[in-house]
Amino acid sequence: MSTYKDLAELIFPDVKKTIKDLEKQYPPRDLKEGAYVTRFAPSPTGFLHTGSLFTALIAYRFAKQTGGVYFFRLEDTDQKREIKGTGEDLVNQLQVFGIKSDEGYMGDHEEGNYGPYQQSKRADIYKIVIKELLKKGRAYPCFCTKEELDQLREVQNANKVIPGYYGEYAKCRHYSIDEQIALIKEGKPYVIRFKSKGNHLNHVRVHDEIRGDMDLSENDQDIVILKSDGLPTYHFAHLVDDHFMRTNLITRGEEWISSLPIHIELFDTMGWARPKYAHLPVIMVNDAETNNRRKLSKRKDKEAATSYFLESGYPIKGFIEYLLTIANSDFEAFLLNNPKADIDTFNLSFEKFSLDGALFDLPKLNNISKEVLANMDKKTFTDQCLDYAKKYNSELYELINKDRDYFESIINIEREQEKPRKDYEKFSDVLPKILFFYPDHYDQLIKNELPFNEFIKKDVIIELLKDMKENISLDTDENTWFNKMKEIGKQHNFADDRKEYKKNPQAYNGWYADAISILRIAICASTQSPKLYDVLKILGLEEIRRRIDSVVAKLQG
RNA sequence: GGCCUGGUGGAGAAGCGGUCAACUCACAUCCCUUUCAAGGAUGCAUUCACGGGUUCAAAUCCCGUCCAGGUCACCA
Repeated sequence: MSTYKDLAELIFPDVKKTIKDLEKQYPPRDLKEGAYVTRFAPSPTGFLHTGSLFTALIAYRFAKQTGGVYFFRLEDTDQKREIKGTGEDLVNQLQVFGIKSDEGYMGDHEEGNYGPYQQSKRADIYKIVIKELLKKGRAYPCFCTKEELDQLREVQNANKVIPGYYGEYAKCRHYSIDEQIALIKEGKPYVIRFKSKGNHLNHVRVHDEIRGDMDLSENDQDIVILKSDGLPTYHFAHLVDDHFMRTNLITRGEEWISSLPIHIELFDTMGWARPKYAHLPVIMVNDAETNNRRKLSKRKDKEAATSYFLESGYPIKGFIEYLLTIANSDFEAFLLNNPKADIDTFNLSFEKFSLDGALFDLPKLNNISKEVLANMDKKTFTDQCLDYAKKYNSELYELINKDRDYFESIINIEREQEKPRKDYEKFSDVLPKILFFYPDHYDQLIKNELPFNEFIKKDVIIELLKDMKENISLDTDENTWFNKMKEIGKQHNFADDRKEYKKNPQAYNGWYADAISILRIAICASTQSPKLYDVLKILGLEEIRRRIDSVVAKLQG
């Protein structure tokens, strides 16, 4: 008669270390009461998903605000789905959004005393734990093939019983140790399953930090913990890694709620303290076809990739603020009440999390982003705009670099004041709006049809512009300048009083707004611009006269 | 289908048994204005998915129904 120990030795003859050794190697962290150890643990299967960034952000902030530790762990146990290089990308992209790990997998190296932080490098650790489970008779080898498992599921479905590998259906669980040993010696491939003692008719009460107490059915599935490739499944890796990395707050998407009973049973049978759990709502989007909400989809939604927001030129702070708005409903109020405050001083709370996933709302993001851009000082704005342009907009990049001071004076119009101008939603809006400031581009722009009011005679426009050219002065303050323009307009029969004009429009060529508009079009090649006075100041008298001449020539030509 | 989790205006939401259901965004109208971006004012849920109960009183408590999402892998 063989024993569990014999089985364990047969399967893992080389494993000499024990759980005790691991406990010594990875001691509890010396942190102050209430400090959270959190982690972000993605699989290297693609770009950084917006939902992942959200999850990472929450984990990061809870660690930071409690004086804890936030680390990055790479869950690369699924070799089939892995895409080379994406692990490193994930780390870098997170950093772009300001999420920097205290320890963990860093892309090209690792930092910290609780590693390795790459699951594929932790095989030995998992085996130590499994060997002890084997010895205790709480794990066993399963020789069932994929086909057998499929068939089992079919039968179960047909008989309307709960599908899965459990109880009487767990064929390999009922082999004697000798039978198991014989099969292994035969060379039959196998996985290791956990032997559950649960009964799904019983309930476990589990506390979720966000959702409160949940009553869930006990797990009774003999889940596989070690795959045939020698790597653990998620459930087992979560148990071992988060225990020995001393994670005490698990933040993850709500799709994990249904496997919570498995994790609970695992922690309980090991006699390890259960970590706290916070299951986060998932960011949703409205599906145009079904008109139902669904998770942001990698394939269907451009907003699913965080890179989309970078390419579009959203400022990082704006994007993060939007995410925090979704996370905690009182964040917006905080922003409103403390417009100057550093957003890092805002503390996330579990109570303020909403339970169902927010619909991704681009208009809201735009609004927040616009606010953020408007409130940046010119230096910050220029730095970040340059960052953006360097990667995504070479024309803009060259323009800024050619003369940074000039660029700064342009984007500084009506900036750095109580109610700053809000005309940029994202950095990609900048180029088209400032192009006309640059003489070369201006010359290109006026080759197009200029949008003068068609009811005003060409001759009137020409004469007005000539007069303005001769008499314009920028030495005065805005008010004086403006009155002067009005006066010039009046001499060309543009009413200097709105009401007067409204009473008898036929008697005039237009009113002063029309006159100013003609100047604006001549200078900016557009009916719209920031404050004309500021624009003129930046361009300087010489350039203004040159522009007027060009336009007059064009009109006469 | 079983089991879990949700459901307050177009979106995010506050509210946790007691006057008109906060606030932000969007939208609409008006005002202001040399254009635009803004700014100011007002409007936008006669009602909190629906039906029933409990109560003097319910968005708030209870029951049922419906709807939506999640999950039932050697994926995470």
